[in-house]
Amino acid sequence: MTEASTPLKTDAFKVACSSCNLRELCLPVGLDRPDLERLDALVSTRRSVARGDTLFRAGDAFESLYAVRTGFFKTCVSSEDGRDQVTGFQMAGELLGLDGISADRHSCDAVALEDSQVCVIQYNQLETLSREFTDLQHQFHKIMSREIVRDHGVMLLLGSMRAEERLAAFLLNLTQRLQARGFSSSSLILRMTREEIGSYLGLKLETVSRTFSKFQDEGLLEVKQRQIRILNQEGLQQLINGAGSTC
Amino acid sequence: MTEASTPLKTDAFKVACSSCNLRELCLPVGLDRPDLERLDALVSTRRSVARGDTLFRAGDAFESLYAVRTGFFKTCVSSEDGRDQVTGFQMAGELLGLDGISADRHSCDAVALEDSQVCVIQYNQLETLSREFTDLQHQFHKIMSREIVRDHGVMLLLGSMRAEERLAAFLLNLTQRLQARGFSSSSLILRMTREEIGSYLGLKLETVSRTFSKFQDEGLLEVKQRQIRILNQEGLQQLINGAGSTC
DNA sequence: CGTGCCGTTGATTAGCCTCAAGGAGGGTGG
DNA sequence: CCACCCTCCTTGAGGCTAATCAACGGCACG
Repeated sequence: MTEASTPLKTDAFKVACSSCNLRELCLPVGLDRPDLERLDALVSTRRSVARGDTLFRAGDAFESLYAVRTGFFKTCVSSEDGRDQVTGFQMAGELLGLDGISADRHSCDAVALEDSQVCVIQYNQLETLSREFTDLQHQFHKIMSREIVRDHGVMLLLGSMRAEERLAAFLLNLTQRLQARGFSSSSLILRMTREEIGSYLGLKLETVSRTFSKFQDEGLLEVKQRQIRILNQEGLQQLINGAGSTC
Repeated sequence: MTEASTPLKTDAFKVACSSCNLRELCLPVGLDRPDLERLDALVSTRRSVARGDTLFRAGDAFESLYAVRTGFFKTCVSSEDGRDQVTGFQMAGELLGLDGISADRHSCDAVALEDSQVCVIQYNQLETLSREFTDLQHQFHKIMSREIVRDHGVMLLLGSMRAEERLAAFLLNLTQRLQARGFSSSSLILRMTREEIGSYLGLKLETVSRTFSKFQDEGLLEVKQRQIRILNQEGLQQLINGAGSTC
């Protein structure tokens, strides 16, 4: 079980943060030119992960963080009794593996939902480098903190929202992140199954499916399997903010 | 609303991490003697927070982290429409304020549930100092990562557990943390209301109350208002791990 | 000795889950 | 190229869990 964690397919060629088109979204945010070039030394290799394969598993030794370069991931935790929970979906520019720092061992699985590439960031090198320059240190802390804030948002969602609100919030969050990456804000293709969405949102897949259908009936969405077109963004937003606040 | 965040009651006297009895639980974990003494310079002041007062509020400018010295806190986030979610309960040795790093502004409220004292850790000084010595840097990262892992655990709870399982998990987590601080593992006094427990667990206060009563009927607990005695710890544990796994 | 907050308990309801059946799409092998 | 299979998705019927609404008891505090 805890043995060889998927064959490492480490591509030999280098990738430079300084010339990466994700540098405004990823770890290098806010770094100036000279710092950026020093970061290139840190992010030395790329790794490809085929759809369905795991980047790391709970229990694996922690050595590196991973920045998604292309593709799409989910992370999930599971309890001893086999309960499973998707804790997040990660797209280009987002960091994977922060959970591993706490115990030098990953505490969740990271699975590619489509063929993907990640930049491998040796964690001990990151610590070393961030001792040398402030901006990188600060940026890294911000990223960890942002993950905490995001998690709190998910708790709010799971703890106090109803099914429709959860799905609406989920879709709006997805489109917002896609928009920041230059994609359409009204049309998207889901990379995950209904069951994975349900796990993330604390719902069963049937409920997710029904809620999609309901949104479609109400003219909020057009749903064709995994192709989603948002017809009424404000309508979705209103679902979240005070369902019936006409006062 | 966003004006003066509760009158600062900064006690003038210093407190030394190097002589603090929480140093095995708090930020200084794993630091050796010389490092510890340098940390004393960082943690310069203590602040008292009366029961019911806020340590910081969402929207407040972020400047410091806080280590709970004595007392008990809750943190909660709220959405625009007034929905409210308790995201955690913090006791002695635990850090508050990590959410603020991401946007230089706190994103949740921290409220004292009993008269409390915190150590004030100037964040920019912490960054400076952790650039100078590795162990502090590493320890700080571990603490942030641990918070992320904890949050994932809460997501699992909120996303996939039933009321009884949630409350059982909550009680076991509390007693475990109390035990690590030298308190009894079988007897505790809740610092929070049923409503706050409910908010944290994604349940209504009536459900929390009913579940307490049920546990009492089943002989798992003795419940007298906020005084809880655990009569059958294994029974609670079994509730979480595979409710009915006799196979 | 009131007053207000907190907790308990009951009756009813709503929302989501469970179980079940069937359809659509994509990939594979004949 | 088609038949087949498998996975994923949709939809319906019925049941269960937890929410809601409501009333009351107890404790702390002024």
